[in-house]
Amino acid sequence: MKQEIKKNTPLELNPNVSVDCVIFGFDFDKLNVLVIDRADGTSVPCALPGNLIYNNEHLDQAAIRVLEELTGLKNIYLEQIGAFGDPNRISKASDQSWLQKVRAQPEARVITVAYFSLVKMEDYVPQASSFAKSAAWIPLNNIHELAFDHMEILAAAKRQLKQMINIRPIGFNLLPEKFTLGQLHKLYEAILDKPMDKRNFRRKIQKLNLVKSLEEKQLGVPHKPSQLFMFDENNYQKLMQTGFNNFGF
Amino acid sequence: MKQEIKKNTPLELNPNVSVDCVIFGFDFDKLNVLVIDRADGTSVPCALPGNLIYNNEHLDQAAIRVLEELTGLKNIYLEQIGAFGDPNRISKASDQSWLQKVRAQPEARVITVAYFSLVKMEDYVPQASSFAKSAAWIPLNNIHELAFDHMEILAAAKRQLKQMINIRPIGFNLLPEKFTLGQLHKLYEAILDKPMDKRNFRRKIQKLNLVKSLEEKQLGVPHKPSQLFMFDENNYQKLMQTGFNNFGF
DNA sequence: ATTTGAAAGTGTTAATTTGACACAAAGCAC
DNA sequence: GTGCTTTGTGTCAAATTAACACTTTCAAAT
Repeated sequence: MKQEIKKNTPLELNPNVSVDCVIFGFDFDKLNVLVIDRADGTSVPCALPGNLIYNNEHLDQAAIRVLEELTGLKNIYLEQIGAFGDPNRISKASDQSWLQKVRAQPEARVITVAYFSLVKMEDYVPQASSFAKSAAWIPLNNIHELAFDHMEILAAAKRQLKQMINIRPIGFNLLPEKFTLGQLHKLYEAILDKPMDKRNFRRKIQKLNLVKSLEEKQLGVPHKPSQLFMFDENNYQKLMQTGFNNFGF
Repeated sequence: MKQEIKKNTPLELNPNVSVDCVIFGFDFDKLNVLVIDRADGTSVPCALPGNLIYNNEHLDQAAIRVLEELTGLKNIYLEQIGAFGDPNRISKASDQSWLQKVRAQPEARVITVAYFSLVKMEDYVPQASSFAKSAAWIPLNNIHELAFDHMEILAAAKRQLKQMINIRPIGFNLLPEKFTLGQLHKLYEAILDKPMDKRNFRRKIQKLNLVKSLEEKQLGVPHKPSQLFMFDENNYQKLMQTGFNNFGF
């Protein structure tokens, strides 16, 4: 485990620190997560997009870079979840043999720093990159096995998302620019994982003044078309400046 | 820092990952933080207790160990704040020259994982260890300079403490077993950094059933003696089991 | 043309919670 | 006993929450 650490060398991977990203998307019905397939013929569980950092790179920057390299997603705002540092977090046989192939020092002890983000699924149609075989959206509730300790990371991401949405109305990142209150309602139910009364939800969300109604309705839906709404960035900024911090339900 | 605990793998420091601890205490008036003095004759700013991790050690465990080595505090429950990974987080000249003395590879890039905890000040009377010159309680509001990026870490710890107390009644960790409602009240004001109405505070805290009144009063105070209270662990557990999650003010 | 299915949209009421506010009681020190 | 300091207590108006059901509008199927 000897290392030649040269700080000024530009692109040198740090063998001890990686980043992993939990990217949530919403398909108007349930939450999905972006995972990459490490398949190599044998069946090996999927993983969260992640990789080692460079030595001269900010952690946050590394997460952005790695995410782009593995999925093509650019300029995503990532929020840190935390560090995962069990010395045995890479102990499954399938993980170790996979690492043999892709890493210079597969035996090094790696701690990982996890990030999460919320993206509009419409903005991203998965497409393979050079490194991973493919990235794909998988419904959160169908994910039962992942590489390394990624199930743990995913659980932490869910917890944090649930908590965060009561503090900042981050949910809007998961919806297209124009959305209906019904979609927003379903999103909150998906994140908080509990049913919520429709009328009470609407009343509350409208009183916050975070959405502005457009002069436009849904088209082509086989039922009464909904009014369309947009997130009101201006009012959000104003609210935050007054120290407001409870968007909770 | 002299331990002969050898497992199969020899104890080897990981040059790239450290842990730092923010330990809060409450002196019935304001919050304090435990810092270690790195003084070496020249004047060098204090630091949070922290050090490199061992390669075969869980991050959480490393934080517990380092805290004990540097301050003597044992068996403290530490909660993770997050990872700090600016590649230039160790750029001040005073920090670098200090590292020359205490580290084998002072030029390595180090990311740090920060933890925080709340302790009863009565439980801990600072006493020097072999490594640091001394550890001391410093009023939070008097801390204006720290080594490395420790001011940033401290700010994050404050934010997290403020947030956390609305989700779990962690404040009780900062008080002695028996305390008065006045003390608890002051604690909340210190953490949330805002004045709170006395009667409303008492009403709310009592309705939560988290404190049970003892048949005992303060002695020797030069004013009307207060009823003493204890944290009601039982009711807390019950509340948590029903999924309760709002202890907020 | 009519029916059907599916989601949108809408208001009231009772219960609970919040915020604002002021004064008497109890102990110690002098 | 006077003065100082902190404890301890209740009410009311305003705001917020939770519970609850039916009509409207469209497309698709018949």
